Amino acid sequence: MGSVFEIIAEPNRRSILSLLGSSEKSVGEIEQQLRMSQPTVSKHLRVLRDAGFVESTVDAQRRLYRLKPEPFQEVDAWLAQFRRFWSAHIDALERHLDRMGHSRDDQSTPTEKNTIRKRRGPKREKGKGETK
Amino acid sequence: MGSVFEIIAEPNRRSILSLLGSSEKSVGEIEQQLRMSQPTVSKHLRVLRDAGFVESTVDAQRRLYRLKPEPFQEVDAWLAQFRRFWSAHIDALERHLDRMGHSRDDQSTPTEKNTIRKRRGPKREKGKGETK
DNA sequence: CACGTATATACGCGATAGAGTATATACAAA
DNA sequence: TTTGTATATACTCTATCGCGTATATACGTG
Repeated sequence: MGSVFEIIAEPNRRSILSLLGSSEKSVGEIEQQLRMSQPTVSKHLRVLRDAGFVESTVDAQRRLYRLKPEPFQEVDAWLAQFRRFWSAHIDALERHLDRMGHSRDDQSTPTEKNTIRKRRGPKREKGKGETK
Repeated sequence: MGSVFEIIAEPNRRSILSLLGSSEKSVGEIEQQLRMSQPTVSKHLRVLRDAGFVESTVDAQRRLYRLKPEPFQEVDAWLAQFRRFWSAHIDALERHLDRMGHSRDDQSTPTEKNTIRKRRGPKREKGKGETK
Protein backbone atom coordinates (compact mmCIF):
# COMPACT_ATOMS: atom_id res chain seq x y z
CA MET A 1 0.00 0.00 0.00
CA GLY A 2 1.40 3.25 -1.06
CA SER A 3 1.21 6.45 0.89
CA VAL A 4 0.31 7.28 4.43
CA PHE A 5 -2.87 8.84 3.09
CA GLU A 6 -4.11 5.57 1.73
CA ILE A 7 -3.39 4.00 5.07
CA ILE A 8 -5.53 6.40 7.03
CA ALA A 9 -8.26 6.37 4.41
CA GLU A 10 -9.67 3.24 6.01
CA PRO A 11 -12.11 4.01 8.84
CA ASN A 12 -11.26 0.96 10.91
CA ARG A 13 -7.61 1.80 10.73
CA ARG A 14 -8.30 5.30 11.94
CA SER A 15 -10.27 3.80 14.80
CA ILE A 16 -7.36 1.60 15.71
CA LEU A 17 -4.98 4.52 15.62
CA SER A 18 -7.25 6.60 17.81
CA LEU A 19 -7.57 3.76 20.23
CA LEU A 20 -3.83 3.32 20.41
CA GLY A 21 -3.55 7.02 21.00
CA SER A 22 -4.48 6.52 24.62
CA SER A 23 -2.15 3.63 25.29
CA GLU A 24 -0.65 0.53 23.76
CA LYS A 25 -3.00 -2.40 23.38
CA SER A 26 -3.05 -6.03 22.43
CA VAL A 27 -4.85 -7.37 19.41
CA GLY A 28 -7.52 -8.84 21.63
CA GLU A 29 -8.22 -5.57 23.33
CA ILE A 30 -8.57 -3.82 20.03
CA GLU A 31 -10.79 -6.56 18.72
CA GLN A 32 -13.04 -6.27 21.70
CA GLN A 33 -13.23 -2.52 22.03
CA LEU A 34 -13.76 -1.85 18.37
CA ARG A 35 -15.89 -4.91 17.73
CA MET A 36 -13.98 -6.08 14.77
CA SER A 37 -13.08 -9.66 13.97
CA GLN A 38 -9.68 -10.82 15.02
CA PRO A 39 -8.37 -11.42 11.48
CA THR A 40 -9.55 -8.01 10.46
CA VAL A 41 -7.70 -6.40 13.33
CA SER A 42 -4.55 -8.35 12.59
CA LYS A 43 -4.64 -7.43 8.96
CA HIS A 44 -5.12 -3.76 9.61
CA LEU A 45 -2.34 -3.85 12.14
CA ARG A 46 -0.13 -5.44 9.57
CA VAL A 47 -0.82 -2.62 7.17
CA LEU A 48 -0.29 -0.05 9.87
CA ARG A 49 2.98 -1.58 10.90
CA ASP A 50 4.27 -1.85 7.36
CA ALA A 51 3.48 1.82 6.95
CA GLY A 52 5.25 2.71 10.16
CA PHE A 53 2.19 3.87 12.07
CA VAL A 54 2.60 1.30 14.79
CA GLU A 55 5.16 -1.03 16.20
CA SER A 56 4.73 -4.11 18.34
CA THR A 57 6.45 -5.95 21.08
CA VAL A 58 5.87 -9.50 22.11
CA ASP A 59 4.43 -10.29 25.49
CA ALA A 60 3.92 -14.02 25.84
CA GLN A 61 1.37 -14.86 23.18
CA ARG A 62 0.26 -11.29 22.97
CA ARG A 63 1.47 -8.58 20.75
CA LEU A 64 1.33 -5.12 22.18
CA TYR A 65 0.93 -2.42 19.62
CA ARG A 66 1.70 1.24 20.04
CA LEU A 67 1.88 4.28 17.85
CA LYS A 68 4.90 5.59 16.06
CA PRO A 69 4.96 9.28 15.30
CA GLU A 70 6.67 9.61 11.95
CA PRO A 71 3.79 8.95 9.52
CA PHE A 72 1.54 11.35 11.38
CA GLN A 73 4.10 14.02 10.95
CA GLU A 74 4.24 13.22 7.31
CA VAL A 75 0.56 13.93 7.00
CA ASP A 76 1.02 17.07 8.98
CA ALA A 77 3.80 18.17 6.69
CA TRP A 78 1.55 17.82 3.68
CA LEU A 79 -1.20 19.65 5.41
CA ALA A 80 1.15 22.47 6.27
CA GLN A 81 1.12 23.90 2.77
CA PHE A 82 -2.55 24.71 3.20
CA ARG A 83 -2.45 26.19 6.66
CA ARG A 84 -1.78 29.76 5.67
CA PHE A 85 -4.68 29.41 3.34
CA TRP A 86 -7.34 28.21 5.74
CA SER A 87 -6.36 30.46 8.59
CA ALA A 88 -8.39 33.21 7.01
CA HIS A 89 -11.55 31.17 7.05
CA ILE A 90 -11.86 29.86 10.56
CA ASP A 91 -15.38 31.09 11.06
CA ALA A 92 -16.75 29.29 8.03
CA LEU A 93 -14.82 26.30 9.11
CA GLU A 94 -16.42 26.06 12.47
CA ARG A 95 -19.80 26.09 10.90
CA HIS A 96 -18.69 23.27 8.70
CA LEU A 97 -17.35 21.17 11.53
CA ASP A 98 -20.37 21.79 13.66
CA ARG A 99 -22.56 20.62 10.89
CA MET A 100 -20.69 17.37 10.60
CA GLY A 101 -20.83 16.68 14.27
CA HIS A 102 -17.13 16.72 14.75
CA SER A 103 -15.42 17.94 17.82
CA ARG A 104 -12.61 20.19 16.95
CA ASP A 105 -10.27 20.70 19.80
CA ASP A 106 -7.43 21.89 17.73
CA GLN A 107 -4.97 24.66 18.25
CA SER A 108 -4.57 26.21 14.90
CA THR A 109 -2.96 29.46 14.09
CA PRO A 110 -5.14 32.52 14.01
CA THR A 111 -3.47 35.03 11.83
CA GLU A 112 -3.64 37.16 8.80
CA LYS A 113 -6.32 37.05 6.21
CA ASN A 114 -5.60 37.10 2.57
CA THR A 115 -8.88 36.88 0.80
CA ILE A 116 -7.89 37.66 -2.71
CA ARG A 117 -10.94 37.80 -4.90
CA LYS A 118 -9.98 38.51 -8.41
CA ARG A 119 -13.21 38.17 -10.26
CA ARG A 120 -13.62 40.12 -13.38
CA GLY A 121 -16.54 41.63 -15.13
CA PRO A 122 -19.72 39.62 -15.25
CA LYS A 123 -19.85 37.65 -18.41
CA ARG A 124 -23.43 36.65 -18.58
CA GLU A 125 -24.66 34.26 -15.96
CA LYS A 126 -23.50 32.77 -12.80
CA GLY A 127 -24.35 29.08 -12.71
CA LYS A 128 -21.71 28.32 -10.16
CA GLY A 129 -23.57 25.69 -8.26
CA GLU A 130 -23.03 22.66 -10.31
CA THR A 131 -24.57 19.44 -9.24
CA LYS A 132 -23.82 18.62 -5.70
CA MET B 1 -17.05 8.56 -1.39
CA GLY B 2 -17.03 8.83 2.27
CA SER B 3 -14.59 10.78 4.35
CA VAL B 4 -12.11 13.49 3.59
CA PHE B 5 -9.40 10.93 4.15
CA GLU B 6 -10.57 8.84 1.26
CA ILE B 7 -10.59 11.93 -0.88
CA ILE B 8 -6.99 12.79 -0.24
CA ALA B 9 -5.90 9.21 -0.49
CA GLU B 10 -5.70 9.56 -4.24
CA PRO B 11 -2.31 10.86 -5.40
CA ASN B 12 -3.65 12.77 -8.39
CA ARG B 13 -6.15 14.51 -6.20
CA ARG B 14 -3.42 15.55 -3.82
CA SER B 15 -1.50 16.91 -6.77
CA ILE B 16 -4.48 18.91 -7.85
CA LEU B 17 -4.95 20.30 -4.39
CA SER B 18 -1.32 21.27 -4.14
CA LEU B 19 -1.49 22.94 -7.49
CA LEU B 20 -4.55 24.89 -6.50
CA GLY B 21 -2.73 25.89 -3.38
CA SER B 22 -0.81 28.48 -5.32
CA SER B 23 -3.77 29.95 -7.15
CA GLU B 24 -7.05 29.09 -8.76
CA LYS B 25 -6.81 27.30 -12.07
CA SER B 26 -8.89 26.10 -14.96
CA VAL B 27 -9.33 22.46 -15.86
CA GLY B 28 -7.08 22.90 -18.86
CA GLU B 29 -4.27 24.35 -16.81
CA ILE B 30 -4.46 21.48 -14.39
CA GLU B 31 -4.59 18.99 -17.19
CA GLN B 32 -1.51 20.49 -18.74
CA GLN B 33 0.60 21.02 -15.67
CA LEU B 34 -0.12 17.67 -14.14
CA ARG B 35 -0.20 15.74 -17.39
CA MET B 36 -3.45 14.04 -16.72
CA SER B 37 -6.20 13.44 -19.22
CA GLN B 38 -9.02 15.92 -19.27
CA PRO B 39 -11.72 13.48 -18.18
CA THR B 40 -9.54 12.34 -15.35
CA VAL B 41 -9.05 15.89 -14.16
CA SER B 42 -12.75 16.62 -14.42
CA LYS B 43 -13.69 13.55 -12.49
CA HIS B 44 -11.26 14.24 -9.72
CA LEU B 45 -12.45 17.79 -9.53
CA ARG B 46 -15.96 16.53 -9.25
CA VAL B 47 -15.00 14.38 -6.32
CA LEU B 48 -13.10 17.21 -4.73
CA ARG B 49 -15.97 19.58 -5.13
CA ASP B 50 -18.50 17.13 -3.76
CA ALA B 51 -16.30 16.75 -0.75
CA GLY B 52 -15.95 20.48 -0.31
CA PHE B 53 -12.26 20.72 -1.06
CA VAL B 54 -12.76 23.03 -4.01
CA GLU B 55 -15.32 25.30 -5.54
CA SER B 56 -15.64 26.63 -9.04
CA THR B 57 -16.80 29.67 -10.85
CA VAL B 58 -17.61 29.94 -14.50
CA ASP B 59 -15.53 32.10 -16.78
CA ALA B 60 -16.79 31.77 -20.35
CA GLN B 61 -16.27 28.14 -21.20
CA ARG B 62 -13.78 27.73 -18.46
CA ARG B 63 -14.32 26.67 -14.94
CA LEU B 64 -11.96 28.16 -12.44
CA TYR B 65 -11.35 26.03 -9.42
CA ARG B 66 -9.99 27.12 -6.10
CA LEU B 67 -9.54 25.60 -2.69
CA LYS B 68 -11.96 25.67 0.17
CA PRO B 69 -10.52 25.39 3.65
CA GLU B 70 -13.00 23.37 5.63
CA PRO B 71 -12.03 19.81 4.77
CA PHE B 72 -8.38 20.51 5.38
CA GLN B 73 -9.24 21.67 8.80
CA GLU B 74 -11.17 18.52 9.33
CA VAL B 75 -8.06 16.49 8.64
CA ASP B 76 -6.13 18.75 10.92
CA ALA B 77 -8.63 18.23 13.67
CA TRP B 78 -8.21 14.49 13.45
CA LEU B 79 -4.49 14.82 13.43
CA ALA B 80 -4.62 17.00 16.51
CA GLN B 81 -5.26 14.09 18.81
CA PHE B 82 -1.82 12.75 17.96
CA ARG B 83 0.14 15.94 18.18
CA ARG B 84 0.96 15.78 21.84
CA PHE B 85 2.20 12.30 21.18
CA TRP B 86 4.62 12.99 18.40
CA SER B 87 6.01 16.21 19.79
CA ALA B 88 8.26 14.16 22.00
CA HIS B 89 9.80 12.49 18.99
CA ILE B 90 10.72 15.30 16.70
CA ASP B 91 14.30 14.29 16.25
CA ALA B 92 13.52 10.79 15.09
CA LEU B 93 10.85 12.25 12.97
CA GLU B 94 13.13 14.53 11.08
CA ARG B 95 15.41 11.69 10.25
CA HIS B 96 12.43 9.85 8.92
CA LEU B 97 11.26 12.66 6.69
CA ASP B 98 14.73 13.35 5.40
CA ARG B 99 15.21 9.77 4.54
CA MET B 100 12.05 9.29 2.61
CA GLY B 101 12.21 12.41 0.53
CA HIS B 102 9.08 11.81 -1.37
CA SER B 103 9.24 8.33 -2.86
CA ARG B 104 5.91 6.68 -3.20
CA ASP B 105 4.94 3.03 -2.76
CA ASP B 106 7.68 2.59 -0.29
CA GLN B 107 7.24 0.94 3.02
CA SER B 108 10.67 -0.47 3.31
CA THR B 109 10.94 0.42 6.94
CA PRO B 110 12.33 -2.57 8.76
CA THR B 111 9.76 -2.55 11.46
CA GLU B 112 11.44 -5.32 13.34
CA LYS B 113 13.68 -3.05 15.25
CA ASN B 114 13.11 -3.63 18.89
CA THR B 115 11.18 -6.80 18.97
CA ILE B 116 11.62 -7.93 22.49
CA ARG B 117 11.39 -11.61 22.24
CA LYS B 118 11.03 -13.40 25.46
CA ARG B 119 10.47 -16.88 24.34
CA ARG B 120 12.67 -19.59 25.63
CA GLY B 121 11.52 -22.78 24.11
CA PRO B 122 13.23 -23.25 20.76
CA LYS B 123 10.27 -24.26 18.77
CA ARG B 124 11.08 -24.08 15.08
CA GLU B 125 11.02 -20.39 14.51
CA LYS B 126 9.45 -19.34 11.28
CA GLY B 127 10.06 -16.11 9.50
CA LYS B 128 8.82 -13.50 11.80
CA GLY B 129 10.06 -11.03 9.27
CA GLU B 130 7.21 -9.30 7.66
CA THR B 131 6.88 -10.66 4.22
CA LYS B 132 5.75 -7.89 1.95
C1' DC C 1 3.27 -33.96 24.93
C1' DA C 2 -1.46 -32.38 24.42
C1' DC C 3 -4.38 -28.52 25.00
C1' DG C 4 -6.06 -23.78 25.22
C1' DT C 5 -5.10 -19.15 24.09
C1' DA C 6 -3.48 -15.32 21.18
C1' DT C 7 -2.29 -13.79 16.83
C1' DA C 8 -1.06 -14.24 11.92
C1' DT C 9 -1.93 -15.73 7.29
C1' DA C 10 -4.16 -17.97 3.00
C1' DC C 11 -7.93 -18.04 0.03
C1' DG C 12 -12.03 -16.62 -2.36
C1' DC C 13 -15.55 -13.21 -2.91
C1' DG C 14 -18.10 -8.96 -3.71
C1' DA C 15 -17.72 -4.15 -4.06
C1' DT C 16 -15.67 -0.19 -5.89
C1' DA C 17 -12.28 3.09 -7.57
C1' DG C 18 -9.71 5.00 -11.28
C1' DA C 19 -8.47 5.15 -16.18
C1' DG C 20 -9.55 5.22 -21.13
C1' DT C 21 -12.60 6.09 -24.91
C1' DA C 22 -16.43 8.15 -26.70
C1' DT C 23 -19.91 11.43 -26.41
C1' DA C 24 -22.70 15.28 -24.47
C1' DT C 25 -23.13 19.99 -23.06
C1' DA C 26 -21.98 25.01 -22.68
C1' DC C 27 -20.26 28.93 -24.77
C1' DA C 28 -17.96 32.10 -28.29
C1' DA C 29 -16.75 33.55 -32.63
C1' DA C 30 -17.48 33.68 -37.49
C1' DT D 1 -26.30 28.43 -37.48
C1' DT D 2 -21.98 26.28 -37.94
C1' DT D 3 -17.66 25.55 -35.99
C1' DG D 4 -14.19 25.34 -32.46
C1' DT D 5 -13.00 25.23 -27.68
C1' DA D 6 -13.50 23.92 -22.84
C1' DT D 7 -15.44 20.89 -19.65
C1' DA D 8 -18.59 17.26 -17.98
C1' DT D 9 -20.47 12.68 -18.11
C1' DA D 10 -21.49 7.69 -19.55
C1' DC D 11 -19.77 3.29 -20.11
C1' DT D 12 -16.61 -0.47 -19.77
C1' DC D 13 -12.68 -2.68 -17.99
C1' DT D 14 -9.30 -3.98 -14.67
C1' DA D 15 -7.04 -3.86 -10.29
C1' DT D 16 -7.38 -3.75 -5.60
C1' DC D 17 -9.35 -3.50 -1.06
C1' DG D 18 -11.54 -5.26 2.91
C1' DC D 19 -14.14 -8.94 4.82
C1' DG D 20 -15.35 -13.74 6.29
C1' DT D 21 -13.96 -18.42 6.83
C1' DA D 22 -10.63 -21.61 7.67
C1' DT D 23 -6.16 -22.76 9.07
C1' DA D 24 -1.31 -22.07 10.61
C1' DT D 25 1.94 -20.57 13.96
C1' DA D 26 3.65 -19.26 18.58
C1' DC D 27 3.49 -19.67 23.44
C1' DG D 28 2.20 -20.99 28.24
C1' DT D 29 0.26 -24.55 31.26
C1' DG D 30 -0.87 -28.89 32.90
